[in-house]
Amino acid sequence: MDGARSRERILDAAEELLSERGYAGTGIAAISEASGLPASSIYWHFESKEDLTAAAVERTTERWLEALEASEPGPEASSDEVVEWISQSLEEMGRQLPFFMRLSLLLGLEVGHREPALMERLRRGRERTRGVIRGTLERVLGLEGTKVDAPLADEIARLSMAFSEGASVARLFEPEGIDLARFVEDLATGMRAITAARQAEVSS
Amino acid sequence: MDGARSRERILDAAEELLSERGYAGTGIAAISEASGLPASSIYWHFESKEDLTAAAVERTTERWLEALEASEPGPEASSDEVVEWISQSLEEMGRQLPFFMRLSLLLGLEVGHREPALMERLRRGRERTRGVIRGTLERVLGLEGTKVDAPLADEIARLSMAFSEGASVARLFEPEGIDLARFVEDLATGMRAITAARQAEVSS
DNA sequence: ACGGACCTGGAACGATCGCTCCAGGGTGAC
DNA sequence: GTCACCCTGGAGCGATCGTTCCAGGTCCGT
Repeated sequence: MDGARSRERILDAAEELLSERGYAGTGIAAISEASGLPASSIYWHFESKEDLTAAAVERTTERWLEALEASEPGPEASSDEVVEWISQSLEEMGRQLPFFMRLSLLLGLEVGHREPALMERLRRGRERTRGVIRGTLERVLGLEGTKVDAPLADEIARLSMAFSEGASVARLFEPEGIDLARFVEDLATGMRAITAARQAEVSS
Repeated sequence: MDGARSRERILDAAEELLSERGYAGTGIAAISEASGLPASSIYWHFESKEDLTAAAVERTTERWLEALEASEPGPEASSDEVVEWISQSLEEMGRQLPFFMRLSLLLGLEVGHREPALMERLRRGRERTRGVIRGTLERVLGLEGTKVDAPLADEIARLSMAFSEGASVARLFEPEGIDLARFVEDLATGMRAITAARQAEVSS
């Protein structure tokens, strides 16, 4: 009866199952059971499994970026506040790991090379995430009295993302392996050192 | 006729397909076609798809660790040589990404939580990798005149792995996104800074 | 030459895959 | 009341899934 609500329920189920079992491992029957709606309803709302997957990725990405941007520190934020922000983002990432990160990683690895459109979607999500991080870094590193040009800010943002994502993967295999608070400190220390080294290199 | 050779061909095909399409995405028929052997031969050599997967993971992990240990710098290596070693290991990792890293990530994400035995196998491979890195770090950081205790070396090894793995994931989405040589420099810079900061913290 | 161990070829099993079809219930406009 | 539209229920399509069975080929020791 309520089509919009049904669509959301299907997306909820798809998001959860896809991020847990991957594309090939998630059957329409499983999504049907998890959402409580028959397969025909799924195919009324979505063209195909591929289409449903794309919609789930889209929604998950949008939610993740919303949460990320909402927590973004203001333009007057201190360096410590940014460290705090990164920490919170990572926790948010940790909470959304079954949805955003697992979905990106799993689908990117599994079907990325076979479905360029899906891969492009995932890539854009990553780019936008990097954009948010870069923007904050530029403002904050600028506030500290050092001049950071755009390419360097982009590189540091890339490295920060890689570092964080690697930590999330490590936590997947060993949930107790990485202390998140310590990790964020180390991330800040490392990125500051790399920024300093790169700037010294340019000016010499 | 030559059973041992057939077994290897099946493992080759399984390794390639599993690391590319994941567990659920790889059918016995596909492995049969890629190896040139009928399904019955696969089931003569292996009990089940699960058993074959475990064997493929085992062999890939062993090969990766062999390559890693073979390239390990000697006990007299300088800091620069270690950086060089890490760089080569990453390139090796890059070359073996479709086999070792993709396999670990994909299977860990996809079926890890459903198959604890497989997950344990993957975890052990990661632990041994970390052990090799930690051993080298201990020796090298020791040579630099600083005293590094075991827990710190372990933490730095964890962070190095996370950083490297994150970079590999980033390269999956954007192959041109990360300059490997620059990345290794940044890795060294960052880890040195983190080590120094952690040591200062302890001695204060 | 012969028995036996090792391995392959191909057919076939029930279950599940993504997907389609269509009858019919629910709801709002008129 | 009834018509049109939106959505659901369930049966069922051909294809593929993991797996099994077994006849028969190849190779070795004797």
